[in-house]
Amino acid sequence: MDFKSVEKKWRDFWEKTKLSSFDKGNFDKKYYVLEMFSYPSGANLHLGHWYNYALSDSFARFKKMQGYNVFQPMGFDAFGLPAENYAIKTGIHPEDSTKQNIATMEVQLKNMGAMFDWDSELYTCSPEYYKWTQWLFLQLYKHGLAYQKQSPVNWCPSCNTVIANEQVVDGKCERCDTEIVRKNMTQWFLKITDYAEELIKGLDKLDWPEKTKTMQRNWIGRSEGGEVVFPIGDDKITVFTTRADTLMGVSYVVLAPEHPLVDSITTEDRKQDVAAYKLAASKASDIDRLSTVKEKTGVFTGAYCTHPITGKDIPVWIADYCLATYGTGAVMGVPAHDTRDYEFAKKFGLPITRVIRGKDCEGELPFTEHGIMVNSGSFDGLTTAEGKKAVLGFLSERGLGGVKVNYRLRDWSVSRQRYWGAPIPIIHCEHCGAVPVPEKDLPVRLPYDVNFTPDGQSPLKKCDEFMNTVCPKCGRPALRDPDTLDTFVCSSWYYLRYPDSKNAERPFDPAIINKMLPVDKYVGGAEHACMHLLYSRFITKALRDMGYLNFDEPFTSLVHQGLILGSDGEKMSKSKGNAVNADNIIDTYGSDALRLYLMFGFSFAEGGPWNDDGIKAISKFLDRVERAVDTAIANKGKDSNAAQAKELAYALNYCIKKVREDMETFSFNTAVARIMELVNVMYRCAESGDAYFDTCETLIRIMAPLVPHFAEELHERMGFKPSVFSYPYPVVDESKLVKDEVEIAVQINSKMRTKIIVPTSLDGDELTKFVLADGKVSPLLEGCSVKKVICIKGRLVNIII
RNA sequence: GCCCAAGUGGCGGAAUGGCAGACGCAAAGGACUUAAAAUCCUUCGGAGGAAACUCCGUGCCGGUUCGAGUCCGGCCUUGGGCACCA
Repeated sequence: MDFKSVEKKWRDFWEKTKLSSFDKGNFDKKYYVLEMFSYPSGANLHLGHWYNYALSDSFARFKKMQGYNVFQPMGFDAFGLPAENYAIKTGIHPEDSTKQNIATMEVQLKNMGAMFDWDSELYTCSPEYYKWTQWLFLQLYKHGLAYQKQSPVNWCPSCNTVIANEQVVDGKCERCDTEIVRKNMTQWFLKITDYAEELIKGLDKLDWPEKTKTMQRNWIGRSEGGEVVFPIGDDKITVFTTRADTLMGVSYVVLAPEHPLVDSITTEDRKQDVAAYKLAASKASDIDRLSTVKEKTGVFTGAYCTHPITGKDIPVWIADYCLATYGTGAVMGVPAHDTRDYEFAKKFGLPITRVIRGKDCEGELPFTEHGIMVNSGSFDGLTTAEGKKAVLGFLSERGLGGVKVNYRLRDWSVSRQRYWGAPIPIIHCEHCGAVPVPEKDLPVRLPYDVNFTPDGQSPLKKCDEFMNTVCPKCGRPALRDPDTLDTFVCSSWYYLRYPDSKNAERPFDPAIINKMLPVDKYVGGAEHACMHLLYSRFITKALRDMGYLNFDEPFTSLVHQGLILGSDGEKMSKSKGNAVNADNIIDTYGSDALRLYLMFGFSFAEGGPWNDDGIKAISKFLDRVERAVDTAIANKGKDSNAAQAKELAYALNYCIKKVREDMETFSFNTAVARIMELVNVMYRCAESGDAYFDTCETLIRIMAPLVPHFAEELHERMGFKPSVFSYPYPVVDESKLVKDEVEIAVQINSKMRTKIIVPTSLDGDELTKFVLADGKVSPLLEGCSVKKVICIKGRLVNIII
């Protein structure tokens, strides 16, 4: 088949007949299939795009043939760091390079032959889109979900700029090799933590991979415990603990080096050591700081706080194993019952007091299991569970603590000191403070002529034209916020924009999206498990609470695609020279062959190494199907061979049943295997006249979503009116799958001995009798007494002797 | 380091706790052909055996079970994430 002209022919046909457009007047059987939109990076689509988009498209076409009104939009996540870095390097403006990249990718995506609804396309970098990203930020602000606070950033003292984590290599700046320090800056945060509880609870009802849900649960990190207050002068140190029952064993308190109290409590003679330690800590990453193998470090502040129960003096230390971002940024040190505290106390010679013992024996220190309280005065004898309640109850009565649930989840930092993003729609006025830009003034446009070479300031800060404005409240001169929004903000709501993407009046029409959403099937990489996917859930819930939506979750069902590696098993990259060019493949084998190979050669969620022989084989398989179609045309009108017709009917219906199940779960590789099995049977039954033709007709419809151009062509060649996608997806006839006999395995003492054929109808005692009397089985049992027989219908019989 | 996965023939990969290796590639043999390609057919985890068949085998070590690739505990290796790459 001349796939080049065939593919062009059918793409034109689909475009003319509007195959991929969504019927906006009909939500009854809507099906919203969404693939994570892509970043317009390089020039060409790579195999990863094909793997995600083409295979999801096959799923979408499968849904369409099942009678769904399918909505499958496409767009670009167009703001971000790479375009800006590219601009710093080459001088090409991010807007220009991004637009160029988008134009290239659009052409290629259109040539993919996917059912994308191009009328709904969006780019996050267009003012028509980011206007509403800014609107979203303002709504969050108005509802108390956006606030400013000081927060550390990676700072390169040589480039004089903020550096992304990705650009920090071994604690040094990727560009100039200077050691990175952390520096506090005032930044905007979104209060995702307000939704921590609901974000955990909501996971239960989602059809998402279990591992993704587990990752989100752990990321949010709910832990039940309590707060304990250690007074210090007129101030107080509050710690969070999950082991209040060990409170009587506290021998020191540790503050994070960044804790706000550190400077005020440090005694004169300790100031130098503390300052040096703080500097060192500012250079270590959280990952290093939390390492459990690294030797513990810390310094004494010279200060003492008061134990809330005993009133004794407790030394206050700072140590980098305590993070400012977790809990209260302070921990109580109980060396006898916590591994890290134990190491710390050993190293610095702090007292280690046992206050918990095991139920049956004392237990070696550090004893981190639950047990019975000892050395704890009136609490002695209580179990860990009872002790936690009692201690926190005691503290609560005295205003020194109480029960508390803590989350590991932190608020979402959204300020970026960069150019290529959506400007934060806030005006800073000397008199009125941070004032939101009035909605009528949106979008706050990103200026084109900006110097974005790094020199210590946000690029926008150097653009007077942008910065200088008037305060919307008091009318006096004021400055705009010089930062842009994290691109994750742009991508946290794009799925809401698609169904009504040209709406100039509002971000979305609730009447439409309440019917279109949630997304029925969302497909994208697992690397987004804890960020994009969590942010989107948060934004959906926040908008719901503001009254803009009536659903709780954006993505009902989620599937991750794996990664396609180079044929050497390594990640594809230009520098490794193992990248496979999708264009060359399509040119040689056609886009349908590429799709089918990507389906067949990998487990969708796993991905794997590319193999040139694999696509050759698939290409040959398509030729084999084409020959079967020609055989079918030759067979038409001839009498059927009854035996072959029966075999074909069984094979066909088995195939329909399995392919339907497999397509539903994105098990494309096994779906294709079942189709190959059917084709193999057809080759054995090539002389069966009309039965062969009918089987082949159905085969082509089964295959249509997987190889759309190829199937349209053969479907037409067989004499059917296009489009094949206007036909319903084949339905299984269960009656053709009923068999009288089945082969089962016979085990003796759980070892495979033989296989026998038994009537399908037999079960339980009847089956046991049948098997024991079988001519092949009975000789194996001679002289043995049967103790027990385990029957698994249709599978095996295990005889225990 | 922490969280989450994965590890099955020469290779890609299949297997609701129930016949390990479906389907395919590669390889070998055969048919067709002057020949090659294409196509069609057969074999194809390892060891032993003429064969029937037997034994071993799903990263490693243990456990649960009549039965474990699958469940549990402990390791090893690889991959993803760790909050400013998206």
